[in-house]
Order: sequence, then C-alpha cells, then structure tokens
Amino acid sequence: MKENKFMAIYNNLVKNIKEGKLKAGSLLPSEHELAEQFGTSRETIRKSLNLLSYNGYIQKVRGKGSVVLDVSRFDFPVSGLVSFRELAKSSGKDWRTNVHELVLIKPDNLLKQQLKVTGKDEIWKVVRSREIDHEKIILDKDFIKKQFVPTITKDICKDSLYHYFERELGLVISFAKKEITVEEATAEDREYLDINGYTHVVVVRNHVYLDNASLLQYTESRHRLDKFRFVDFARRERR
Amino acid sequence: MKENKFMAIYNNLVKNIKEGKLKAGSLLPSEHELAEQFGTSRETIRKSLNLLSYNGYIQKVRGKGSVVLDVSRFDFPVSGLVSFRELAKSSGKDWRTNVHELVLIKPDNLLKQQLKVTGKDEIWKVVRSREIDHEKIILDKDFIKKQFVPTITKDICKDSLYHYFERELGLVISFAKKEITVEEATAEDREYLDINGYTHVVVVRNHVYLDNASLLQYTESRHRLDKFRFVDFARRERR
DNA sequence: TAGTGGTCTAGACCACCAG
DNA sequence: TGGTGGTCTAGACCACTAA
Repeated sequence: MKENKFMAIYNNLVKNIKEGKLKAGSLLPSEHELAEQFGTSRETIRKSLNLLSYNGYIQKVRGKGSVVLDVSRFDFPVSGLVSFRELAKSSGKDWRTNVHELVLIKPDNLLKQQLKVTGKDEIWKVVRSREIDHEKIILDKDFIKKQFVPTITKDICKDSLYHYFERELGLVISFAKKEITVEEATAEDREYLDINGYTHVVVVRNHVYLDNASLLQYTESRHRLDKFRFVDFARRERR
Repeated sequence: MKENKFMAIYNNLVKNIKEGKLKAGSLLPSEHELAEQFGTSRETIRKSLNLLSYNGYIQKVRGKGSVVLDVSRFDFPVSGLVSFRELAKSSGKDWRTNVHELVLIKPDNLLKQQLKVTGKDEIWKVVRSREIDHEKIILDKDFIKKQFVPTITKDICKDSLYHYFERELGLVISFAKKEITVEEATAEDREYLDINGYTHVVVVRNHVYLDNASLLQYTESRHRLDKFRFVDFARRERR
C-alpha cells in the first residue's frame, strides 16, 4: 500500500511527538524549513500540519509557528469512530464478545425510518454483549442492510464486524452520526448485562455511512452507567 | 470583516444546500466547473468543498463527484463547542441562568492539575444552574484563569461567558477537549438542581484552549440524566 | 523589519468511475 | 476513454508576531 507524501510526513511527525523528540510546548520548525527538510513543497507540508492540528497534536499560531501540544492529555478515541475490538485491544484488558442473536429480519416501522428503507429490504439483526474483565457492560444491537452485506456468520460477530466489512468485503466506512442519551434500562438490558442494580443505561445511537454516501447500518450501543466514558476533541468553528 | 474567497464560496454553497437549490442526493458541479463559475482556482474550490465535507454537507466520491447529503438529519451542535446561550436560544424554549457563586480562589491540588497552574495563580470560580422550561437541569462549574480574564461580573455570568470572552475581551477560543461520564449525584447537585429523584448525573468535563494554545478554563457541566443529549458527527480517520 | 503562517494561483500527473 | 476527485509543485502576496 502506497503512502501519500503528506501522510508519510504526518506519520513521521506524530512519531517524533509521541516519542518526545518534539517536546510539548516547543515550536515545530517553520513550514519553509520543513519543506526543505522533507524535500517537498510548502503546500504539502501544510497538508501534513493541518492533519496534525486537526488531530490535536499541534496548534498553529499565525506569525509565530506551530506549538506542539501535550499529547498525553489527548490520548483516547479522538475520532469517536473506533471499533470495540480496536478499543479493547489497546486497553490491555481482558475482553470478550458474546453473540446472542444473528438473524435476517424485515424492518418494522421504526427501523424503516432509521435505515431509510422500504419494507421489502432485508436487514441483518445482530445482538451482542461485551465483557471487560468478566463483566458484561455493553449491549450492542446492530442493524445492517443485507444489500451491502450478503452474509454474516457468528464467528465474524465474535470478532469484529467493522474489520469484516472493511478488510473482507472492501466496504469503506466514511462517517457516522452519533447521539448519546441516558435512558431507562429495558428488560433486554437486564437480561444480557450485569446491570448491578442500575436503573438506567447510556445509549449511543449510531448511523454509519459508506464512502459513496449511502447508509450502511444503524447501531444501538447500550452501556452500563458506571463504565461509560466518551472523549471528544472539538475545534471551534471558523466564523 | 473581510471574508476569504474560499469561505465566501463555502457560505454560498451552504446557503444553496439549506435552501434546497442543491438537492440531497444530487451531484455538485465538478471542481473544474466550480472554479470557472466562481472565477477562482481549483485548489481554492477544493478548500471550500473540504470544509463542506468536514461539516457534513457533502460527501466526495472519487471518480464520480460530490454528493449533497441530507442536511436535515445533521442539524444540531455538530461541533460540540457551543455555548449554552446559543443552544438555548436556538431551541426556542424558555430558559434562564442562575448565578450561585462568583469568587476568586487559590486552586487546590486537583484544580492545579486540571488547569496546569501553580498555587499562586488566582482562579475565577463560577457556579451556575441552567433552567429550561422552569426546571433546573444543568449545573455548570467554571474555573477560569484570572491571568486571561481580569474581571467578571454577575451580569456577565447571567448572560454568557463565551460571548464576553470573545466579543468583549477579544479572546479567541480555539479548541476543547471534552470527556463525558456518568457519576453519582453530589449534595451540591441535589442542592442546585431539580434532581427529580435521579441518583446519577451526566458529567461533561471540558478543557478550553485559546488560539495561542494556552489553557483558558476548566469546566464541569453536570446534567440531569433524562435531559441530556449529545450529538456528534465523526469522520473516519484516513489510514 | 524579518520571519511566521494564511491564502491563492495555474499548472501537472495520478487513480478511480462510468459509459 | 473522458471526466472526476486526490495529490503535488513553485511560485506569489498578505496579515500577524516578535524583536
């Protein structure tokens, strides 16, 4: 897989920041200098730096330079679009996925609305619980358009749907719209989760889109209150 | 205030999408065409289109064109960096802010860590509750470095701190790191909120930075469970 | 005033998609 | 194969910061 020039420079700089070769609070070399160092044009350097800025590694200050930020404070899922498997693996904890349901269904009215489909489209329904350190703390309900995903097996569900979609099927997931609320726990929550007496769960609703802008799936992720944590890095809109 | 060329083009296109002149699902004119229409270079058009894409208005598809997205589904605080006043006003509901505390303090150890200051710096502490439709549902605790904000009055707290920082003091807020968790309600929550028997609150912790990359304030926003809602629009990282 | 980042240009070549 | 968006270049001028 070929790497773009600006991506290679970005990765190089990220590595140097993470390893502390570029220290928090210090200034990056100027864009002109970097262009010379990397043997490229300034616009290409600027593309790399904009990516660094967007991902919270640096802050550009006009007339001054690019300040390296304290990256240790901006550690986790900055993008908010990370699969459970990726998260669990990087956490270093004991984890496991239980598959409770894997069926093809016709959408009811609510689901038709969520997925913007008619009644004749078939939908995969996947219900899974997630265990971390032997506690079932997340209940994931996925609804996926069969149109894009002809087959799903239990083994795939135990591993990672995202991984299967992207690596096996070649689907390119592009963006998602997420909504977080807190709601009363349902009977289903109590059945599949170690609910520990909590009366409410955190519900994350996700609409996931492909790179051709079509809607792939709707997901409801139901988290036990005490184990929920969401991190976001937000840049102020330009006005 | 002068508007950049790419910003003007961006605003023009946003307006056309919102007004339905550019319909959801249709294609934008190609970048070459747009460059000609607006009398500018293709790179400038690309800057505008990237902004549209980033803000969820279009989806670019290589070899095909830029698809206009259904913007009505991506309505609310996409950025996650919006003041309560802006939000409340746009919601059209009855709202009101109560100021419970406005004092200068020396930071304790926890606060020193949160704000990365030494003990001799002075900090503004502001405690406010937010009423919507006559229910107190949010408790905001702000800790602001006096170094950047010499004076704060009760009237300012009742109105909007962000507005004061940006319009009156000329501070430019650049980005924030947000963390969302659910925690047990404290005595303070019960005192200032209409807690309605809920045992937990949603806690949003925010570190707000200025455009020169220095930390301005730390904020704890404590929401009654049933009234909390957070919306996020996430683009998948390029790999 | 020298140096920084922000914007803009007019080209070029490439990978990808549809007909 | 022609048109699309993605990348890249080598310049230019500007606004801002710090000395």
